[in-house]
Amino acid sequence: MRRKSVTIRDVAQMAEVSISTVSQVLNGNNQYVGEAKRDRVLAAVKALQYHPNAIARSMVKRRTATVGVVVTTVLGNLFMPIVECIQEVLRPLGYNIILASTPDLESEMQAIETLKAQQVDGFIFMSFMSSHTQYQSAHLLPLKEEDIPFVVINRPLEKDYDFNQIQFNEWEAGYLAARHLINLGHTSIATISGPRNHVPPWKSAVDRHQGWLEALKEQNLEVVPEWIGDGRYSHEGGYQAALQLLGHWEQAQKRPTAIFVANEHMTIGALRAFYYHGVRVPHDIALVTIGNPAYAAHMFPALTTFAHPVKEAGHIATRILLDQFQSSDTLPAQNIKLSYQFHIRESCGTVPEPTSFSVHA
Amino acid sequence: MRRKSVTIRDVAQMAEVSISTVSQVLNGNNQYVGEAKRDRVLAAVKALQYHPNAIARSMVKRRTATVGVVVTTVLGNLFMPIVECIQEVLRPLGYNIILASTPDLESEMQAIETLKAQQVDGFIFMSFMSSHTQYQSAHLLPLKEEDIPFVVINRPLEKDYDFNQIQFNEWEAGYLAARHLINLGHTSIATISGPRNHVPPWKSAVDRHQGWLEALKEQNLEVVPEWIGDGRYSHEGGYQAALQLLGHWEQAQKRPTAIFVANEHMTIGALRAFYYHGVRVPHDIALVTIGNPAYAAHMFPALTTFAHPVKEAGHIATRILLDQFQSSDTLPAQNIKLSYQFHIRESCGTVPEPTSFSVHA
DNA sequence: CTGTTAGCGCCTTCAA
DNA sequence: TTGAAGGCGCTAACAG
Repeated sequence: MRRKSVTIRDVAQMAEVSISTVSQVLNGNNQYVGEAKRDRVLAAVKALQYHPNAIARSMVKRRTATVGVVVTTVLGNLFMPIVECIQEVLRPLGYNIILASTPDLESEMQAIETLKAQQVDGFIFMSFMSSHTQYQSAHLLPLKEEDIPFVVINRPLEKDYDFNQIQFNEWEAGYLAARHLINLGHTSIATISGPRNHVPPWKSAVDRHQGWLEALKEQNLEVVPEWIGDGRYSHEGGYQAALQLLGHWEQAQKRPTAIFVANEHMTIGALRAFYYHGVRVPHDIALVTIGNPAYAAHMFPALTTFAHPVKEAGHIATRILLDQFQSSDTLPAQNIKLSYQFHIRESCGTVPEPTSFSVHA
Repeated sequence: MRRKSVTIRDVAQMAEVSISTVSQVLNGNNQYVGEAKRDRVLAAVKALQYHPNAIARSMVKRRTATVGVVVTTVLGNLFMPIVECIQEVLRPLGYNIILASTPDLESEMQAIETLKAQQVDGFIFMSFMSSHTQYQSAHLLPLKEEDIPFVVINRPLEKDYDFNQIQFNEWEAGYLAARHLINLGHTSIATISGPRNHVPPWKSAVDRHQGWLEALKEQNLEVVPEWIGDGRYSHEGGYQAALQLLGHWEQAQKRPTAIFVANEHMTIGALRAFYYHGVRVPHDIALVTIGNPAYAAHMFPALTTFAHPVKEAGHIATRILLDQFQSSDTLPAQNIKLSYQFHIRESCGTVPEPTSFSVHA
């Protein structure tokens, strides 16, 4: 007896009214229904434990109250927090999220087809930012043509595309990170960047690095090639890059007193390298990074970092989508760039660390 | 012209066949369709860019090829990796996932209703393991009665309930963690547990701790009350617990040479406390923990840890669901307990750390 | 082999 | 104010 399925007909029968009356009551069109009948309907609904079939309703209303969320991966601490924020907005409104994680372009296209077939009311895309991706957004064009609302978060697109997009101000984060270090009095500042040298290079890595560079140049600070590493945004890459830096450090007369590490993974790697070489952060080298994982405030030292504005990103994206749902005609595409949020903690030397390095053991 | 919607009728018309023929072709029932007509249909499908409306299909087939995944939170590094594994299995089969993150029982019940209305074919539940939750699983009973397949991961349930459930062997992990330390020669072993003292206590915290305790007792090792902290599974809790341990350490004549920390967050906190008190891991104290975040292998020291068998959990859960979908009659509920996977790294002292503590700066 | 027909469960005119 | 009827897009008998 799988899915006994109480239908609107059962309710109508029990309440001894017509099915359209039941429908009226359930959809709040009470105006045209008499008290008595409405009560009978409601009673029948309770008694039968009736729950309208959303699929059938979608069928006739031509909207499903679901949005497709397509992400490159569910791992990492960026996308899912945003999804959480999206849910926060959507759930109270009765919307559901169909999640698709699509590592490559092909599966993304595939997912779009599936979700379109599922008649999702709109899409939110979130992906990593290889600058190459800008050439890979053509498959979103059909959505635009079919007038299916969608928002793209964190993907570099040609302005011409005229999609709704939300980006993070990578350049600014790099610039401000360096500025903070400079304001603290540092004049020799190293960096471990993301995959700038990857083919294709990652746009966020390039932008963050340009920001850092700009800040240094602005102050006429020396840019030492050996102090620039490429950590490929990974733990291991950050570790290796820091090791190289330490190598140069050992044999050179000059050494940096501060470093900008372009994401949290590389920071872990760099801290590991520093730790095992007796280089203390921030005492020997001050550190600022980007990305705000849960452990950032609890590391040793606690990480001074620029955090993705996840709440804003999620809320704004959802808002844009909902506005489109409401409005009958096509709204102009929005192009939003959000600033990172700065959290000053211990790693840059601004906030004192909890205790001294004395050994009690 | 939102949703122009090419329908099966349009295809039929263009191909000059009946709609049922189109349907046949699209559903692979080629047996009854002539070559010529089939080709005409296929051509029309291409030309019109026809994509069947999955909603309409669901309506008549009474299955949606979607499963509802209900999680306590999308944050943390346990649930989403499992969701990834679930997707891996489901996507190739054309199934979609509707994700609902429901922090409390009320919203979970709400989500179940919504997803039932959406006619999901089945559910996968994943939640944190307050032992209290066992009294809160009554709301799953209706699913059972309605014969909607579902699997519960990581939630303690009364055996009587007879649900499909997948659990992690918490006790074993605690036990084996302690055993590993003991086998390494340690005889004085501390622990920072999860919220055992919380009301209600967390089952996983209790179980892990019991495992640890059992291993010590088995070997007649002393269980020192001051060496047992409650870190509430949080970064800060782990930090505080470690601080207390260090306090006792300073004034006592005895001190532990090893510690079992019951999850990764508390480990970060504990490492922070140790770091700022000059206590080196594993040199001064060996550490084993549970949970395998991406950074575990890149910490300083790299974490020796018991990892959740996420792949198994995801695959098995999905398998169970799919089997139910296939079978017409109700399958017996499965009760599966999975072992953690042990990763030996540096924090327990087994694997040598990369370099000495020499200071070059 | 192919076309006609009757729904799936619900909403929504349109009469009554 | 209420009920009857006609789809939404598709599938699945059932006739031809």
